Amino acid sequence: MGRSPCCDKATVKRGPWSSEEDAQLRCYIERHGGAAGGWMALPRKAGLRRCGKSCRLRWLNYLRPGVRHGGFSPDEDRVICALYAAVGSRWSLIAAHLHGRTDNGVKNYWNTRLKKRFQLLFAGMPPPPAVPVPLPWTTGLLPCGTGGGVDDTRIIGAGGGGNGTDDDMVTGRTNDVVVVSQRPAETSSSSCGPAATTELDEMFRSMGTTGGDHSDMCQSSTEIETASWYHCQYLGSMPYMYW
DNA sequence: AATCGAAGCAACCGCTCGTCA
DNA sequence: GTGACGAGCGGTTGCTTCGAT
Repeated sequence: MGRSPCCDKATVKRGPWSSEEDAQLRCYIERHGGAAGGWMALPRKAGLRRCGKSCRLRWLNYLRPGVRHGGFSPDEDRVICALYAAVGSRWSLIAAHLHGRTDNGVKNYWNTRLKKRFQLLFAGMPPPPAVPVPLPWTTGLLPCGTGGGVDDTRIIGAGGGGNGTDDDMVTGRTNDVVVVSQRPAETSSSSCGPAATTELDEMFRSMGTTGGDHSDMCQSSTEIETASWYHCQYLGSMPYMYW
């Protein structure tokens, strides 16, 4: 007993969207403030011969205001790679931290460009785990003070140009992970502490959130030791080896 | 100028999850 | 508690574009 199809493939149109269809969809959504009544009912109400799923995808990935295409910045590259190392192929989660990017766009960008660079970079290392390693600080962030020649932290994306543009939205905050990269020892002078906290404060401020008390985000060395060093290798070394 | 392969991207497919009756 | 249904997500496919030969 198979699953019933979401729509009748014989009657719905498939393939590339025409400008007329785009206009119809945009008009309907703008007029009703979204997919009123659900995506499944939208095509009929909007007079489109499309599957509801197709309409949703078209809107989210292409028509939705603010969606950006192409031209990924180095900061965005960093965030994508770091978050991929942290959470795996959870594209919607990754895209949520790149202003104006869609999960589909990030996924395509990864598959066509970044993956190759990622693989090249870690050619001599064992492959990343198929399932993300459960980290003890998943409610916080990657701890600072990890060994192996790195002894400082840096929030990925919080630095960079620092000109306050949209590209600076590429912070490391996620629903369950805040990503911090490791800085090589020779380039830093302090360990986890005020500097990192200041960056966090700045990050949360720029995002319009208080961030609350994140003093607990710097884990103890004991907790760090229990974490996967392997994971830290991926998260920690990449931004510096690569960019 | 024609052909071919690689790259990039939009769209589709099928599964899982969440909600609700 | 359970089944139906819609929404969301990630993997995959296929079309288009572009560069090399």
